[in-house]
Amino acid sequence: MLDLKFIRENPEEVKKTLKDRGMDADVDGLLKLDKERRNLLRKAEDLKHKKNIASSQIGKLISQGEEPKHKMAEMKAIAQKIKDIDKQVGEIDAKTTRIALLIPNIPHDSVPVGSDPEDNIETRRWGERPTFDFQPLSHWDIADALGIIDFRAASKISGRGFALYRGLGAKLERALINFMLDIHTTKHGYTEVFPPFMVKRECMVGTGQLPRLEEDMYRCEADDLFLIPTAEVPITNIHRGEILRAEDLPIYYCGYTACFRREAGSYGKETKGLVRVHQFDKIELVKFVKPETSYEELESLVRDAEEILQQLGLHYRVVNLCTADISFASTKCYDLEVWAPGKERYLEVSSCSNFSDFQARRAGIRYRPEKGGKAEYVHTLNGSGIALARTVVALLETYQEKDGRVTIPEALRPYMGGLDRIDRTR
RNA sequence: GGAGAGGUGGCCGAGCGGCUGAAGGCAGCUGCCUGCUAAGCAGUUGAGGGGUGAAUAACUCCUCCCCGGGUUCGAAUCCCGGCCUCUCCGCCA
Repeated sequence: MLDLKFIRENPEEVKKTLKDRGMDADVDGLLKLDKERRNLLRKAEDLKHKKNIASSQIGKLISQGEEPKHKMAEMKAIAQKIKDIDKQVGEIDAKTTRIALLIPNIPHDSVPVGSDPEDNIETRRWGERPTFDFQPLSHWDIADALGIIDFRAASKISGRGFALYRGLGAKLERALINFMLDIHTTKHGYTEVFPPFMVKRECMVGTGQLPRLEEDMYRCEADDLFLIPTAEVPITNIHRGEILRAEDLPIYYCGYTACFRREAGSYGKETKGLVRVHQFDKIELVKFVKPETSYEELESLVRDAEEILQQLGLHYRVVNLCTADISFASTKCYDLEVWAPGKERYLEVSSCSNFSDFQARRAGIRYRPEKGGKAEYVHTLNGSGIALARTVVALLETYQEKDGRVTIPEALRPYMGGLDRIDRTR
């Protein structure tokens, strides 16, 4: 959520943002409500001031043995009036925040203005597209032939959009998780956390998934808990409602979780294979930083995620997303897209974003600057480091061999018990 | 699931109808003092919002003692509902 004062003082910038992002929200309505609210507030405050003075006078008179009945009756009437005005203010407040929660963050100057993914800017590439002296297969054919992923069993168990890994497929998944976590914890300085996979509604509001995306979330109605769509939610909320110490910043967390997404409205897209599934594994990187450092921190976050792909020897590109494509809460966002030879296209495996103070304001995460003084909102960032399912797609398709087996990249072998190839699993 | 206890400022912790935005301690800040230890002395320090204002200066007002209602002229303090935490019992991977 943006600062209401900021919206009040910069309505044009907010409207420009909405336009650049191809979104809409009733900014003028918000400003009108805000004005109305302040008028009422002034009235209520005057009355409260009067009431406070009278109450203490009454207190004194009573202690002197008098009973100012007249005054008490008068105050009773004023108290009622105050209640009425406060109620109106409450209603306006609710309307105001309803609108404010739907206003997205202001993009950074370095974000290209654009209306669709065509306007995203590729900032760099790493590696090269692998070449084959045979027709490369898609990951589901490879996985099926090797018996390492059983989509049929998964859909019998849970319906479409799920995968069941078996044998070396399951081990590969586990190996990737450990491999990634080890790099981030030992080399990049992140603290590993293993958070709950279900969270309260207020957490989802805090990170910005709600109220906009309730449709996309799995919800356990009896307890009003949500299955997390990303570890960003529980990890960012670790410090919800806290004032952090300046010397503790920056704070880096990484964590593995499963992620759950309903993918409502995307039926018919990517129905086959691992590219779009309702449950997938992901390593997430989350940072809490001082405002003045957040854009440097974004760059290093991207590099931390990139290292995973580099060590796995997978060709990828980094894309600076345009205004239409960056997420609601972010000011700037880089996607990492890995090359999938079987599909002959790039797949998004990481989205690294700076949220500035947007999530921090919603979630109440502040810090006290060294020089003392007022607590300020921290900046939060996060990025996948990286998403597993699509990485498995790229891995299988990149390292497939003519005989159907798959070579295991060097860096991963220690995690696969020294194995250098995936052979057929029975 | 059953029975209790509790949620107060950055932290700990008193208060249990008006004198409390809140004692005391710790931490922080500012002076002073001291050439010995993360010592001593004094002062100071909560958050959000409104108004006046060029002001992130100053002044002033309102609100906030988990959240939401209620009682009362007046509530951190009493009553009701909710959320959360802890202890004991039960159940259980």
